[in-house]
Formats: sequence, structure tokens, C-alpha cells
Amino acid sequence: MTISDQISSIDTSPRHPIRLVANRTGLTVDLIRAWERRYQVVDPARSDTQRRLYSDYDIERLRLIRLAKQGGHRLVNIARMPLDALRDALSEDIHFSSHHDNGEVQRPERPSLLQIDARAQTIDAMLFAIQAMDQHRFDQLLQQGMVRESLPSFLEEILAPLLQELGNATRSGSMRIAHEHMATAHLRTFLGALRYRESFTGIEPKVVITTPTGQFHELGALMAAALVSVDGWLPVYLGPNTPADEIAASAVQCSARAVCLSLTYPADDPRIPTELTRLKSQLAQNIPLFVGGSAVAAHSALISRLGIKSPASFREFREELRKLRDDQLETNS
Amino acid sequence: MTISDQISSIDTSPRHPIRLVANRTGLTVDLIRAWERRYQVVDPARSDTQRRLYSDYDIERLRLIRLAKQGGHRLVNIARMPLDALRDALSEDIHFSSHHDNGEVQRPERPSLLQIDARAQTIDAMLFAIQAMDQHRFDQLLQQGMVRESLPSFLEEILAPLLQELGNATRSGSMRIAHEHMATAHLRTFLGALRYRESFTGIEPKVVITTPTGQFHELGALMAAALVSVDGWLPVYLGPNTPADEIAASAVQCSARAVCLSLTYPADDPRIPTELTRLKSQLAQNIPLFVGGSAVAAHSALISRLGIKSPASFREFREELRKLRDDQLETNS
DNA sequence: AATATCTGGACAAAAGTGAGACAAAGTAGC
DNA sequence: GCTACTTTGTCTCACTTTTGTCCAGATATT
Repeated sequence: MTISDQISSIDTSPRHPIRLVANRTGLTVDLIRAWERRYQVVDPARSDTQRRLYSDYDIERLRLIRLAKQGGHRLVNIARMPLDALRDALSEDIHFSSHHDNGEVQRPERPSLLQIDARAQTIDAMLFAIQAMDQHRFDQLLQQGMVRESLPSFLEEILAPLLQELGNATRSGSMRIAHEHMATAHLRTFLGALRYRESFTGIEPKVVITTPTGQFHELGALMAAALVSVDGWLPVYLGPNTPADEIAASAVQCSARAVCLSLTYPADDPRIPTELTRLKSQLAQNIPLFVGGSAVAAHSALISRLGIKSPASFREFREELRKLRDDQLETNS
Repeated sequence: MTISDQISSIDTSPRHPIRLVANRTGLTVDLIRAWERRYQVVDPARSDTQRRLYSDYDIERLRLIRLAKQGGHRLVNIARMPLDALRDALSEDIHFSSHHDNGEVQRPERPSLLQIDARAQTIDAMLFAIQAMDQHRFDQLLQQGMVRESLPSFLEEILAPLLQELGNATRSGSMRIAHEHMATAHLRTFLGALRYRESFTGIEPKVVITTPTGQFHELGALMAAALVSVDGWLPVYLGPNTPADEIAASAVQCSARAVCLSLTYPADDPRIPTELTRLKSQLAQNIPLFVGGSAVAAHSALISRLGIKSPASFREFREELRKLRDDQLETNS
């Protein structure tokens, strides 16, 4: 423990049992012990019956070490680092991680027929649960889907098609408005909860996400928020129907590095061009504006004229964000 | 028990038998006695025949100790903690552990000056976090508030005033629209997640909750949904802006025992009377219709003419629901 | 009379401990 | 690209501590 750690005043008095540490760090009990045995990651005090007793300091270190490991560090190298060194290492990672954690972005895996079938079945089952007004079942299916797929492919392969079907079925009258309402409300909750996941270090770059005036459908924006959060961005979500001036002001206030809008319905709202133009003119040059959603097609001319980015897929969107982050890293250094 | 506990309004007069304590805390009778024997977790008064008599204070402590244990604390360490220390320990945990079940309690609270002050401070801190666009802090405060209060009083004493202030500040221009938007979006997620934390057995009576056509603000309806779930109802939440026909049809499809609407803004929407009349006429006689929210006042004449219930407070609302359920229980048996 | 609570003790399940084994994943050298 | 080696997460086993449940006989409540 270094001087600067002492100053930052994290409690070092030993008092927490291993189970609590496991809960708070997301590590397993076994793993915490293994790390201690092999690398002396921590050296907890003991109770009079040999139970390990950890301090808040230990917990914070373990949490950071887990994150650093996730970012590709070797345990041997980081095991003995004090807190501040870990934080430093981590803040560099955040930038570089994009090069390494190429999950499924660079390798656009070709789904097997089996997989496609399974997805279709899941979507069918969801539609059935919705018609039956069985919220519990619907939620269960959503959770299962999340486990089976990575978040990006879950959004792209399950949720997006589901929303599509839902829209079709409602328009054609084969599904009641009430069912569609219920499903939308539930999805709103579900997607909202996805957004803020565990690893939050406070140094993530921010991106403002919302929909412009007149656009009340927010599911697209929420999907974007969930998506960027897996790549280490912190989404600042403003909800739907936000005036251009307000969006620009928010971007400034929280020093966002990008702004992202979802455009869906109504696609021909005359306010869309106005708001886009206004927003783009108020944003600093180095803050790119992204748009996505079904209504983008109706405004493609304007969009390209204004220099707004409109990635064609989630994958492309992530790619653009990644580049953006790398560029800014270079400019900084 | 510390000074601040004494002041903080929880009744310490001994009166509850052990059985009731077990029911309210979710612990077994044996366990409560074992904890007392081994760790002096509580020290209940005794009747003249040696029966244990617990106070509300004891119950609350036992409930929190159960939660703390679940979070990984060891009994030895938390057994003697006073209430406020337990709450502090728990609110630290909450931040990390994502899910914890929420044994509900209803206790009639008699707020002291200190408590009112604490609540006002919480609300202020929330408003501050919102202005700073610090979503993380805002969320943290919400989670803490949840632990410090029972859900009903959290909704009534913290969230409702917060929304009020938020509205005032936005109208008066002292808060940006963007801030209000962000806060609303975050609250939407938070309240949505509250709804189905409770254990679900499949035999709960259902209540359809929504807002009528033209009413887009859904936070009130979500608060109602969270509230009823505490009392063992299953809310069927349809989201905002649902046509009367659809509401009625939903009530039929899921055989709801009640329907509940939130009316807020705009209060003078001409569609409100139409929709209320239509909905009431389509609902079966034995399905009561509840309305709540700030716009109720503007339609009180119609509401009483139609025989719609409009409880004046959350407490009254719960009371009505309770009666309703008891009545139906009797009819069934 | 049936039900609930009390005390104290006994017992068993759960969780923690140390040492070690093992397989999957990653890395290095060729 | 392919072994050989290292790293790392998980599991097992025998043993101890902690914690939840059950029981028996006595007393109290309804």
C-alpha cells in the first residue's frame, strides 16, 4: 500500500469474510483463494479460527485486478500492484482494449442453420408469450436469450427481428395493441437494465444517446446504449424526444465524444431535418453524430450532406466507435 | 440501540409474538431464537409468562440482518450492530450485488424531524446528481433510498417529492430539459426493475395498470405497479397511452381483479372523460377501476359519478386493494 | 384439547481451510 | 502450424467452523 493509497483513504481494517468479497468482486471464492496462494494477490488477516478477513482496500484491489485481467494482463504482472498502479494500468487498457477484444466483430461468424433455427424458435416463443400476456414467461425467454448469445448478437439477431415481427403483427391486426404495448413496456424495462453493467471505472469515454423531437420510440436508442456499454463506453441516455439544443448542451456538459440518435417513427416527420441540421451545427467539429433506425433511409440525402454518420449495422457502428476512440488516443498522446 | 435510532421514529415498544416476527422477516422461529441465543442478535422483552415480545425496531433489524447475511456478512460481525450501521453496511453491498430479494414490510411510520430532514437531504442530493448528469451517483442514491425505507414510503416520501421538484425546476427553467429527460429515463428503468423482484408463485391476483390514451407519462403507473407487487398482487403493466378498449380486453384476458390508471399530464385532455366512461362501461361490475395522479382533481365529478375509485394516498390505495382481496377470498371459500 | 412457545441440547448441512489434481486456454519456440 | 510449456479457473478430499433445523419435555395460550 503506497502513500497515495493512504491519502485516498480506503479502509484497510480487516473485517470482511471471503463470501462477501466474492459477492462484491464477482470472483468465486475458490478463485480468490487460488490467487492468494499462487501470486499473493492479497494477504488477508485471519480471525482467531483461521477465517480470512479482508479490508475494503483488498476488495477494491481484487475488483481492479479482475478488470485488468479481463483487459488481457497477466496475473503475475499485476498481482502485487498497489491500487494506484492498477488504476493507471487500467486506464490505458480502456483505450487499447479495442484492438484485442475482437469478440465477434472482426470475425463475423457465420451462424449455422441450427443456430438460426434456434433463434427463430426463441422469437416465436416470445411472440407466443406476449399474446398470452405472460410477462413472466416473456422475461424468462429474454434472460435465456441473453445467456445464449453475446449481447450484440442478441440485440441484432433476436430483439431487432422480434420488434419487426411485433410491428408487423400489430399493423396487420393479428396482435392486439394491448399486447404490443405490454411487450414494449417490458422491453423498455429489460433494455434499461442492460445498460449499466458491473465494470464501471469512471474513466470511460461518454456518448450521448437519445431520439430527437417528435420521435417517441426509444427502444432503438436503448439498444444502442446497451451496445456501446459492452465496448467500454459510458452511455449518457437522455430518453426520447429531446430537442436539438438540449442534446448539444448535454454533450458539452458531460464532455461526450460522440452523439447518437435513433430515428424510427414517424419517418416523415418534418421536424427530423430541422432538428438534425440544428444539432449538427451546434456540435463541436470533433464530436461525430451517428444516426440509426428505420427512418434513416428517408433522409439519407440530408444525412450525407451534413456529414452525419449512419452505420448500416450494429457491427459497423461498433467499428466506427472503435476507430473514434483509437484516433482520440493518438491525438492525446 | 443508538441515539439516532431512538430518534428515528421506529417504534420500540415490545408487542409482537415471535411467530409474527418470523412471518414478517422471512426467518424461521427456531432461527430467531438460535440467533438470540448464540449472538444476542436481539434481546426481546418478555411477557409475564416468559414469552418473547418484539418491537418494530427488532423486526426491522432482523430483516436487515437477514439481507446482510445474504450479502456475505458473518453473523458474528453484524449481530450487535444498531439499525443505522446495518443500513450503511447494506447500502455498500447494494452498490455491487445486482440482485437481492426484498422481504416486504408494512410499518406505519411516524416520521420525526430528523427523518424528514434526512429525506430532504436525499432528495437534494438526487437533484444535484441530476444537474451534474451523474447517472451513476443518481442510481446509487436511489438504491440507498430503497434500503433505508420500505418500498411504499420510499415511493411516497422520496420519489413522489422528487418528481414534484423535478417538474417545478424544469418549469421554472432552473433545470434544463435535458436533465429532466435524463432523470425521467433513469427513473423509468429503475421503477421498471422494481416491479418483478418479488417472488412469483403464479397464484397472485392480477391488476392491470396503465395510462389512458393521451397520457404519456408513465412513472406514476410504474410506481403503482411496484406498490401493488409488495402486497402480493401481480401487476400487468401495459405501458402508457392505452386505448380504453384495449385495457378492458386485457383485463378480461388475464382475468384481472382490478384496473388501475394513472392520470397526470395534460390534466385537461378532452380524451380523459371519454376514455374513462368507455372503459368503465366495458369493465365487468366486479372489477373496480382505480385512478390516481395529479390530474384526478380535474375530473372528480365524473369520477365519482361513474363509481371510479380514487384513493387519496398510496396507503388508502393499498387499503382498498387489501379489502378487495379479502372480499374475494371470502366469496371463494 | 389442540396449538404455540420456552429452554437446552443434539445433529446435520453449509461454508471455510489447505493441499493438490486436472483440463482448457494461452504462449513460446521451432 | 505444431508440439511443449505455462497460466489459470475449477474441482476434489479430508478436516474444522459456522449456521440452520429438529427434538423433548415443560409451560402457556386459545
